[in-house]
Order: sequence, then structure tokens, then C-alpha cells
Amino acid sequence: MTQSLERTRALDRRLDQAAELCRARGQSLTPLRRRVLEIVVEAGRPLGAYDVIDILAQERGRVAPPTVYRSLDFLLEQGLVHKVLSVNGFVACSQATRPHAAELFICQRCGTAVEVARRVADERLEETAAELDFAIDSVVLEVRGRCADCRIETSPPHVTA
Amino acid sequence: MTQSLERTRALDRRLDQAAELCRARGQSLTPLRRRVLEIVVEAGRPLGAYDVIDILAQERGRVAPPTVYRSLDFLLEQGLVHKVLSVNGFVACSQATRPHAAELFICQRCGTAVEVARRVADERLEETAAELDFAIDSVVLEVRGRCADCRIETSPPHVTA
DNA sequence: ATATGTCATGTTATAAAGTAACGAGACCGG
DNA sequence: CCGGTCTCGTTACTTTATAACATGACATAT
Repeated sequence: MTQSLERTRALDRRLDQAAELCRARGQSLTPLRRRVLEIVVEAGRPLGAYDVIDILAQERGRVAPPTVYRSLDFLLEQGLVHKVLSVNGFVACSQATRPHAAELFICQRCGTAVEVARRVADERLEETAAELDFAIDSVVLEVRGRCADCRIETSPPHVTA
Repeated sequence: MTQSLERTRALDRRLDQAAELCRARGQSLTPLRRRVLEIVVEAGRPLGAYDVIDILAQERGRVAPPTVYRSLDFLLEQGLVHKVLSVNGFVACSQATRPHAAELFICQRCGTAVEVARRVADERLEETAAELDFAIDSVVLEVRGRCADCRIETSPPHVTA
């Protein structure tokens, strides 16, 4: 896990921005929450809550589920991470400045989750909701398949950690 | 649970069609599978695997999870039910004749899940996948909110059974 | 400076959802 | 009748998530 200085700097900047964003909302990105976010960002792919627990546990001994779930819930509320239902995981939001539903392309081979900015479903979804007289609260859109890198590969080096 | 004759007839017809569909594929809608499908159809909303277990258990004594999960997996494969990730539940497919990804509008108050035929996300999704060079395997689209009936109501008679 | 409140975290226990692995009976084709 | 395949039963377990209660740290009001 040797990281380039550049990357760690970029990471710090990102975490600082997140902290600022929370502060602007009267919330606080505590050390624990910050570390959890850092772990998820570093992973670059959806991580299970228990993956996070394991990583944290290496640093600070036994960590019970609620500790991590609470931080993850906070980060979800702040829009800093998204929950990925397809894999029961959590992934860092790539543009946390404004809250939004995630539209994710998830590779089933390497686990990478790419978040797409442009709204893939939009007018037609609104239209349909209007026809049904349905008040939309949130939208889950997850596309499962194979990313560019993994299209070629034949078989399952499923995820690396 | 008094059902009109019409409804039970319609239900039987639907189950017969499902059986026919399986048979055409060289598969068999066994009594257990048929009953599980019936339970899910009758519910008219997403049901947890353990809800199904409880219902079955009333009829035949202890039912272990694998029994039901296997049937549900079979029904999923045949496209007769959809999995609803948002609620860890299973809902009957409203048009099982041709397999398709479910596009669901799920009411958070009454639990009803309406399946929409017209593809809400489609071209734009394909386009985006093409740009990412991503090979789509399956798509999960779940819209959460309030259905027409529940828009008026103020608070949480959350689901009825 | 002390009481009171609020918020974040720790801790214990348990609930809810899902699966692995093995065995027994039914049924089919040779 | 034998060997395979399919379905289901059964036991045990894993993974994911939450309820409920205790503790500590910090703010502020008197």
C-alpha cells in the first residue's frame, strides 16, 4: 500500500473539503468519521461495513458494528458516501458537493463502481411518476456488468481485498 | 383473507401460465415452487424470504430458510419474481413471459411495488455504458416514495402484514 | 465551578438475511 | 435394478444490521 505523496495530498484535500462541507451544515466530521470516509475513498470500490470494521480494528483493536454503521450512516446523510444495494456495500461519492442519487456502473469481476454524473434516467422517470401520481423520494440505479478492463478477461479474479 | 372466486381463478390461471412457461423451458414448477409463487403473488407487494417462511410454516410446520431461498432463486431465474434490493424482498413479476429488469415504484408507506413496463432508463443508459465501454449484465432501478393513495396520508401505517 | 444538555462513541446483545454442506427420496434412462 | 439427476429436508453457520444502554467530552447557563 505505498502511496504517492500526490495521492495522499489529494486525499487530504478531499477529506478537508468534506470536513468543510459538514461544518457549513453545522455538522462535524469527527476523527472517526473522517477515518471511515478515508478508508472508503482509498478503497475506490464498494466496501462492506465489516471490511471497514476489519481495517479499523487493525488500528484500534476491537471495533463493534454500531461504531462503523453510525459513521457510515452519517456519511450517507451528508451525501459523502452512497450505499450500493447490489453488493451491500458503501462507496465514496465522487461529487459530494450537492446531494444526489447515485447512478453506478458496478463491475462484477473487479468490483469497481463508477459513478455517473449525467442523469441516465430522468425525464421519462419523472413522467412515469407523474402518471402514477407517485411522489419520488429517492432513486436507486445500479448497473451490473463488466468494466472496460474486465471485458477481455475470461474469469473470476473477483475483487482483490 | 376471503377471496372472491374470480380472484382465485385469475390466480390459478396465472400460476398455470407460469407452470407452462417453466415446462416450455424444460423446468418444472413443483408444488413447493408453485405455492411460494402463489404466496408472493397474493401478497401484491414485496415479501421478505422470512415472511414466506412464516406463511409456509403455518401450513407445514417448520420450514428452514434454504427451502424457501431455493424456490425464490428458481423463480428469480425464471423471471417469475423480482428481487427488491431496497427492502430485501421479493415481488411477483407482472409480466413474466419475457425476462426483463424490473423497474419498480415502491411506496414507503404501504409497501406496494408497482412494476413499470415502459423502460424508464434506456437509450441514455446504453449510451453511457457504451462510452464507458461497459458491458451491461443487469440493471436495478428502484424508485422509492409515496404512491397516489399514500400521498395524502400524513403518517406511517407502515405496511399491513 | 458546577449543573445540565447534547452529541459522539463504546459496549453488549440480538435480530434479520442469506448460504454451505450433506443426506434422503423420487424419478428417469439404460 | 443400477446410476445419475433433481428436489427438498436438515443442520449449522456466515454475513449484515440494529436495539438498548453506558460513558466521556464538550458547551453553556447560572
